Amino acid sequence: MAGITRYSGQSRMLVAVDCIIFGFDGQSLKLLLIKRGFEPLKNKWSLMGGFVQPNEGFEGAAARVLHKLTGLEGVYMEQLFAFGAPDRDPVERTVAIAYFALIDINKFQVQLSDEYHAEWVSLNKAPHLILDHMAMVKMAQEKLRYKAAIHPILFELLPPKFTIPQLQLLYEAVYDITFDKRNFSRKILSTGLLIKQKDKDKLSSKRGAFYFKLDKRKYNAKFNAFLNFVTNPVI
Amino acid sequence: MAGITRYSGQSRMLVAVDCIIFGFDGQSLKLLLIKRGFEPLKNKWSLMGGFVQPNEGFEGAAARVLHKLTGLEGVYMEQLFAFGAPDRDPVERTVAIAYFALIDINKFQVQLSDEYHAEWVSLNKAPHLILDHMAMVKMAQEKLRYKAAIHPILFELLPPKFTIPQLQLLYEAVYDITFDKRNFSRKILSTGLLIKQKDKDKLSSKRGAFYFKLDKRKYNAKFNAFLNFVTNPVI
DNA sequence: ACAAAAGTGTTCAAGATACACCCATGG
DNA sequence: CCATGGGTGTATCTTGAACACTTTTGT
Repeated sequence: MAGITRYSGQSRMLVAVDCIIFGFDGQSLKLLLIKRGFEPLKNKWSLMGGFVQPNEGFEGAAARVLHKLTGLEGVYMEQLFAFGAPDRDPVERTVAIAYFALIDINKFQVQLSDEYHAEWVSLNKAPHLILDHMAMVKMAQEKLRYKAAIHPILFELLPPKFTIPQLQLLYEAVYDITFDKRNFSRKILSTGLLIKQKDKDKLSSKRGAFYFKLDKRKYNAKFNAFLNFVTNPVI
Repeated sequence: MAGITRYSGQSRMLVAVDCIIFGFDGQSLKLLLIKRGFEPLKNKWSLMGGFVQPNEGFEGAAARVLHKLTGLEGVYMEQLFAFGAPDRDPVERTVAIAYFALIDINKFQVQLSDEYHAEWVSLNKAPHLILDHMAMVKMAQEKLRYKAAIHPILFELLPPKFTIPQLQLLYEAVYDITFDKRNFSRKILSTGLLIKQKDKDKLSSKRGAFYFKLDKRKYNAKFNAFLNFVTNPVI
């Protein structure tokens, strides 16, 4: 029984993680891209990625890669999809586990572009990307829309304190439609997820808009509220 | 530039697909399991799986594996998650791309258990499974519930002709609750996805229940209706 | 005083839930 | 003729959509 150290006759492959990193600048959704640092396709636009090391899992690898680029930890991150077409990498068979991340765009800016020539680009105006990275981005965008319609994940793209108009701009950017502000505000507040602050953001209007913070407790509790929502499901 | 044939200094891993195969026997949700055919852990309960071959992608590998076990093609199948913990396989580093499949349990029965000692087991009473296969099953069950609340995927578990009471039993099995049959029927029919047949199923009642078929055209069109449903999303 | 964005309330329509009776048939 | 499961309708409530005016304040 014991003593087997290899499965024989099977071929082994490289395994990489690639990160689709979203940010929101107040106007439109952004994507964090880098210029690839090695051949082939060196200096071409690419997602940030890296090979999975022998001692790490996928989440660990993705977090490491994200940290290396942004300096951030504890970022919202989610496995998107595993890409494995035999010819997706021209060099050798490489499978990619794609993760998408939502970050507060203000949280780093600083160390940007140093080592990797990273840049935020508008999701609409993304340049040509290497390999199947564009397909990853498309899928990530779809999943973001899908998921944000059900779960309160878009808060991950905002700073700790934000206003309702800011939040509305974010939702409008994600779905590329406009919302009625009265209905939007009522709906958002009815979730009970927001705590009104005493101070205002005076940058985007004379009157100023009240800041809100996320109620972390309720956020964690209600994140899957959707599932309790199953009284009479069906379509 | 050209001529690179390997990425140097990286370690390569085995890549496998594992299939979580669901069926419905009219009473409860079932899982199709096999007894593993090779060492180590030979003859232990396991999901059906196989290594990804050099010339195939993940979908191809999963379809091949499923076909080998069931003889079926064109089955509903969806990538669930990539599992990559460094120690998930005691023999050597192996990453697993898990797929879940929904099949009409009647469609094969026949060749069952020949080569693989396959068996349908109730989801509740599943035996201990090797490696992290139980975690895969749990996740698949969650995703099934999640997705079936939004998309009409459960039809994939039924034969081409089915009755409303059968469908209701299926939903009740998936969510482990009971529905009011009047509301259930109205809701289901209001989707416009079902076409009433002239004949009845007389097996489970004296009066008989009308058969329905899925309107494939509308099924494909409305599968993502959820996304059109985004007029005013938010949570 | 006025421009510009924030904030708020009401009406109406649609969808969801709760609930009870009659129907068809095989035995 | 009766037991069993199939099939349908109505009243009520909740939720979402449409829609317009007042408030604040910097200039």
